[in-house]
Amino acid sequence: MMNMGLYQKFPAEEAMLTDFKGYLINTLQVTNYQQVIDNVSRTLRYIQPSGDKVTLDFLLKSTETKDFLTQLRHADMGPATILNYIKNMIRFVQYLKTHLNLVAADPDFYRKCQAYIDHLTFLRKPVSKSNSKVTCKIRYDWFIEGEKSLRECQAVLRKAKKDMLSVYGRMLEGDHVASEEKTIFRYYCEAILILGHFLRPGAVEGLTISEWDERKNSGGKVCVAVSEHKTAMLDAYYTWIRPECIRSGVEHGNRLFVSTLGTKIRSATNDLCRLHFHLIFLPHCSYKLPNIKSQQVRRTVETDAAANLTEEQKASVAHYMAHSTAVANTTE
DNA sequence: CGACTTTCGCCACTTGCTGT
DNA sequence: ACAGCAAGTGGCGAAAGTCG
Repeated sequence: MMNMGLYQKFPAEEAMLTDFKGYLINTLQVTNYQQVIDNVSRTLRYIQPSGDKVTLDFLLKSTETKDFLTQLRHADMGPATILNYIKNMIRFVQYLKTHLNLVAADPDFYRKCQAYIDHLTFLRKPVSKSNSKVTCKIRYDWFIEGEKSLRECQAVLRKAKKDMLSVYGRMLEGDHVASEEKTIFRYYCEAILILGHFLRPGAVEGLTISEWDERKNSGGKVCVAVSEHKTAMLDAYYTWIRPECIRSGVEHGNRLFVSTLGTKIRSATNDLCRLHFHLIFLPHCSYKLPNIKSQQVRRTVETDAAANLTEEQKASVAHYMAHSTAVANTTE
């Protein structure tokens, strides 16, 4: 499935694509430009299978363009993904239109670009339709199978609590704590923020020590289901575990969560997953809990809030959740 | 008809999975 | 562990309904 010739790309240093990249970065300030470039590069590569340079012939190859999108569908890609490819191509051609020297070389250039964009827009319509259907079905399925309750989502926190308190106690007493236990403890702290505070993984990864201090002292208390002892757990991590992970010469960007190698953590999602997995090995918990993703808790909280809270409380939750994402957007 | 509300379509960005 | 990719999320403006 992987190799239907859909993953070939132009060399990274290809001139036109490099220009486009610069435009995305400098003019449009697009942060995730790499995926845009990759998508465009693959599309063009399919249309023009040979040569190291992109030629403008693709503007006239509407059939090949359509074929490529059909191939993507045959490779079982979702409409959302195909939509992204189309969008990225439109942006690329829109950018080409601004190149005055290309217009000079071909007086018909502008019209060709526009025709190509129109064609893409036309091809996009049915894809967009089926994307709506997919979204609709997903929502419907959630509705049918029912949301997991907040309690179910947070089960992993309760299951691990006893062991984590034991680690906590030993750290408090200055007893020995194995490094593996410390890592699990870090996972647990991340889980508190994701499942208890409803932070996004990106927000957890980006959280800095100064942000943590602020949050601890002012905000944070607004929300349901976060008890004092959990704040204490995070403080314990901050006080006894984090300092041991800091290495001189290794950049940690003042992040609250630091891996054992001293770098900032890369994937809070992954850490949460490992915490779920780890519970298999706890003596009093021999079965595996379903792995709850951050998106699921956030969904649950939002539906719970919609159903059970007063307007004022809803506003408070909405504000809190918004803040949870804000952290992700303002860091890095 | 215009004001007002709801739904749709798209975009920017994020999350999460997978193969190496 | 990480790069590379697919797909989900939330917000926002445009389009489509709906009512006086």
